Amino acid sequence: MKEIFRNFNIAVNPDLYIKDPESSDLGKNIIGQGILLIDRIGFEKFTFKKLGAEINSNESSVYRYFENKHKFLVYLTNWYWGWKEFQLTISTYGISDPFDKLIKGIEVITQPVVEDVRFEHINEVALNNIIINESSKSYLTKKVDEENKHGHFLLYKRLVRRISEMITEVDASYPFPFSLASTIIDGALHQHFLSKHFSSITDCKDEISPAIYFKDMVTNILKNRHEK
Amino acid sequence: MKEIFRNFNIAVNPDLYIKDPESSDLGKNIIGQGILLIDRIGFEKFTFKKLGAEINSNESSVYRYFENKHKFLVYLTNWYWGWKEFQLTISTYGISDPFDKLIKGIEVITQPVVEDVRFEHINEVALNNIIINESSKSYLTKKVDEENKHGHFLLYKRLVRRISEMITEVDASYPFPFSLASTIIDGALHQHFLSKHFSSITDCKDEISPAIYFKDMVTNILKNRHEK
DNA sequence: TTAAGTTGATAGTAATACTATTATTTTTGC
DNA sequence: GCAAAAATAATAGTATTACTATCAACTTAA
Repeated sequence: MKEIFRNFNIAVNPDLYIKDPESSDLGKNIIGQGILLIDRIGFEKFTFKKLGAEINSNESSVYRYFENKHKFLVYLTNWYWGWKEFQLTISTYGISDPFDKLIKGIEVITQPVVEDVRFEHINEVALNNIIINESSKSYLTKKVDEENKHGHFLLYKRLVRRISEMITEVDASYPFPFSLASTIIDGALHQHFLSKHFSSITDCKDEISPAIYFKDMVTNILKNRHEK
Repeated sequence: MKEIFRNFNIAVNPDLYIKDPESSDLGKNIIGQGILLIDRIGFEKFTFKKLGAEINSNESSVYRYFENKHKFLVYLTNWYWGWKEFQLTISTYGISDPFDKLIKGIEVITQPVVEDVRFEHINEVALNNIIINESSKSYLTKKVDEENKHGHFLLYKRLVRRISEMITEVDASYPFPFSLASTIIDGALHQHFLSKHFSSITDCKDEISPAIYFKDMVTNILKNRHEK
C-alpha cells in the first residue's frame, strides 16, 4: 500500500526541482515548512532566505533543491492536484451510475480540505489555502506557454480532463464539458476565497459550501437537459 | 455628454492614487503607457522606473501619482470594472424582459473587448488583457481585508451585485444569485485565459466564445427551473 | 578511512522598490 | 511681464530581493 503513495508522490514533474525534495529529510522539511511559511506570510513576501532560517538551515541549501520560488510554487500546486486526482480516483471507484459518480467527484474537488495523515510532512489544509490564494500566480505569467510546453501544469490539466470525462459520461451531448469542468475547479477556489474575504458577493458560507452550489449547477445543466 | 464620461472616470476611489492621473497630461500618459507596458512585459517585470523611461519622464514623477505598482494595478482594475458597469447600463437600458436583459448583460461582461474611442488615452484591449492575466493579483494578497475595508474593490463587487440582481429578476427562487454572478465574471476571464494558453481544457475558441458557454449555462440553470 | 556527496556559512552582484533632496521647468496670479 | 508657486526631472541613497560562487564542515557509503 505504501508503495502506491510513494509512486504517487514522485509523479511531480522532475523538471520542477533540482533535487527531489522527497529524497531527504531536508527536502521534506523544505516542503513542509515552506507550505506553512507561504500560508503565513504570502507568496510575495516568501523568500528562500526566510525559509532557510525557518528550518534552521540555509538559503543556499534550499537553492540546491529548487531553482527559484516560482518553481517551488508550481511544484506545490502539482502535488496538490496530483493528490486531488488520487482522492478522486479512490472516492469514485466502484460508483457505476455516471451522475452519482460526477456528484461525488465534484464533492471531492470542491469541499474544504481536511488533513491527510498519509502524508506526514505535508499540511494539506495550509496547502489548500495556498492553492486558493496563490496557485493562479503559478500560471498567470509571461512564461506560461514555455512552461506549459515543459509539462509544468500537467496534473492540473489532467484533473480537469478527468472531470470533463465524467460530465460527458452523464450527457454526451453537452457541448461544453471542458469549460464546465474547468469552471467548477477554478470556480470552487474562487468561491472559497470570496466567502472568506468578499462575502457580500457569494452565497457560500459555512453551511452552504461551494460543493452545494456546484452540485446544484451541474444538476440543473445536465439533468434538465436529459429530462427534456 | 462628455461630462458623464468625466464623472465616470473620477469614480475610481481617490485612496488609490496620490494625485489624480486624469488631472494632467503626464497622469494620462502614465495610465495609457502603463497599460501598454504591463500588457507587454507583465506585472511582475513592470516597474515605475521602466514606465518613467517609456514616457520620457522619470521614476520619481510616477511616484507622485501612485504610491506603488500594486495600487496602480488596483486603480486599473477599478477603472475597467467601472467601465464595464457603464457599458452594462447603457446596453441593457430599455430591455424589459428580465431574461433578455440578463443575456445581454452576460454578453457585455463576457464578450471580447473592443476599443472604446470615447477614452482616447486608454487602450481597452490591452487593459482587458491585463484584467485576464493580472487582475486577480490585485486581491490575492495578505492585505485584501484591509484594502477591502478602504473600498479598493468596490467597483468589482458592485458589478457582481448588478448581475446577481439581474439573475434574481429572472428567478427570485434561485438560491445562488451572487455565486452565479461571480462565477460568470471570474469564469469568463478564466475561459479567455484557457483558450489562449491551455486550449485542451476549454471548449472556448474563436467561434465559441465564453459568452456562448455562459449564456447556455444560465439558460439551463434558470429557464429549466422556471419551466418545471 | 577515504573520498564522494550533502549541507552550512559567507560574500558578492544586479535589480527592485522605494525615500529624500535639489534642480529645472511650467503655470498662475497680479 | 515677472515673481511665486506648483509640477516635473535628475540624482543619490537604502534596504531587500533573488540570486551565484566559493569554501568549509559534516555525513555516508565503498
